[in-house]
Amino acid sequence: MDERQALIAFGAMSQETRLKIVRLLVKAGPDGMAAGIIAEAAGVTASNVSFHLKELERGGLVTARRDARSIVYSADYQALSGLIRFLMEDCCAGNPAICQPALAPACC
Amino acid sequence: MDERQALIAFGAMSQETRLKIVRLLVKAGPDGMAAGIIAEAAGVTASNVSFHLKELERGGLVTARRDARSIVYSADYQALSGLIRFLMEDCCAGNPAICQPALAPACC
DNA sequence: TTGACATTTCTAGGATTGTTGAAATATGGA
DNA sequence: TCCATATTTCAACAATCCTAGAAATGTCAA
Repeated sequence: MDERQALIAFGAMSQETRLKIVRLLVKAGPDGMAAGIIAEAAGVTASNVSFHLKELERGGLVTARRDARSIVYSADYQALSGLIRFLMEDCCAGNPAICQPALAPACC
Repeated sequence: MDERQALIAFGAMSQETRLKIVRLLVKAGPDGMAAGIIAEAAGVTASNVSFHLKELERGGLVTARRDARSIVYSADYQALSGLIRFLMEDCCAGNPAICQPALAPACC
């Protein structure tokens, strides 16, 4: 993940609807969810969910595939962990001791 | 870190100048850097750096203290690792196996 | 091929964010 | 106290982002 992607990804995660979508898709797992289902679950209009999904796609956080009439979105776990890694590198840079203890208990 | 803070923090990290500032402050360590020095290092005007520092402060990512005529900013490592933890929880939720291997090599 | 469904794209608006220079505030030294 | 320094706040404007509805696109089934 380069800086440009990270900026987009952070921007993608900084919006309430988009964060909600990411969470839904993470929970949904590799099967993903159709756009319409996501819209309903997030409580937004179809065109609005489409707008945000495109933004998430631009940030590389979700991927799309067509399944019959639906378009099914899934979270890209690699991108998410890439973003975490990016953050860890910035956080720990030159100060490993400070960051590491805080992370240990969170390890899934 | 609650969701509201996380949204602000992600927004804070999604802007080029602010990301640059966070990196500078992480590298600077607990001693921090005076606002003027940050402005110079980031290549922006004084009022602009002030604007962005306030945004970072709102997201809880930096703290400020006055030192004589200067105001010295430092990265808040706890907030940064809180943000990482927030991301990990969302990323791993229900799918620990997917996230963990990607993180192992990054552990500082 | 027609019609219904699922989604996206377009357009226009309002809302938020970013930038700049000028003025205001706070500090320390002469 | 008065001045220089360091920073913030203010005001105005430009740029970007968010939202909703309408129209367009793609898919399937009858």
